[in-house]
Amino acid sequence: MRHLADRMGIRAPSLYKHIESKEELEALLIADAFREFGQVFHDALADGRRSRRGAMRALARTYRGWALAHPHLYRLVTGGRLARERLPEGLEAWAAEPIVIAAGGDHDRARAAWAFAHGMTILELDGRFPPDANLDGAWSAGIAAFEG
Amino acid sequence: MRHLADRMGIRAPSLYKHIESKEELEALLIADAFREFGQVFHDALADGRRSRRGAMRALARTYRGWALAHPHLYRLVTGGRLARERLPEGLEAWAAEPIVIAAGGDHDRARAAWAFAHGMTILELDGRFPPDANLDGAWSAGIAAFEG
DNA sequence: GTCTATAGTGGGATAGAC
DNA sequence: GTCTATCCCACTATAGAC
Repeated sequence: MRHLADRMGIRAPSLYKHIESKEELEALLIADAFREFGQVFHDALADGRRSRRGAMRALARTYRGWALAHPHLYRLVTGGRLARERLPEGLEAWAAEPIVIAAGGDHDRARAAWAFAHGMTILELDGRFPPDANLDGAWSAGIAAFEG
Repeated sequence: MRHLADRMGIRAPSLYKHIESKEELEALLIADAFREFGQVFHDALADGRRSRRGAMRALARTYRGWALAHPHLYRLVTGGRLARERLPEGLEAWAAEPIVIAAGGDHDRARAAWAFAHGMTILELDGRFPPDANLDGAWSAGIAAFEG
């Protein structure tokens, strides 16, 4: 909260005239992130269907790109417990919809594909792969597995 | 450190007569975890090769089971930066070896399969799947994708 | 190898003046 | 809507007596 206030050019206690708690602030940031990510994710699905490379590949590229462009926000959105009671109803499901569509409506396959993408992403952000690992290759291997 | 000392029936500062820092203690716990997990993971590979259900399925079952049985240790081992310089050389690679073997020596496929397993596991531990999600089904879908 | 006492840091949050 | 002053908490770690 102090770092945020510094960035805004005010003192930390002043933040509490605008938001009720750190948790509420985080929920607002998460909702914004779902809206922004959901939009690019839906756009990627539309693009992927038009090209010959497939929807899964387009979604994976967009997922990874968004996460690497907003690493702290990605961790905030995907790490730890999600305060769903503070989010607009249906927002999370809407943001996730493209992967369900790409999985042909199979929720099990969609969840497996999401787990793969999240695993790749968080392991990359945490620097858990060896320095010589070919991450593009690993992404391609996983995409191929879920396209089949 | 205080909780640990409580459990041991001593005061927190006394811990520092045995270990140099929290980071060293964590590295010792992580090394132990790699040894224990690596053993059951290698055993699972051997079992999986003898049965008709395939090595990937046996490894996935063991991976998930170990993580759910030791959730805090799993988070310690897989979350955040790994202090590799404090670990015995080769230990991490030895623990991971079964998945590389099951992937036919293809490191890209092995990393993709690990990312899937880690993603499923950490999302389950964090309660990120909907309450009505069929996690066994999602695991099966992912295993099928990586067996193919 | 244990203890008490304490240093030092950093975090979220409130009270009350302006 | 901002400020200063402050509270309270949790945490890692050290100093020094026994």
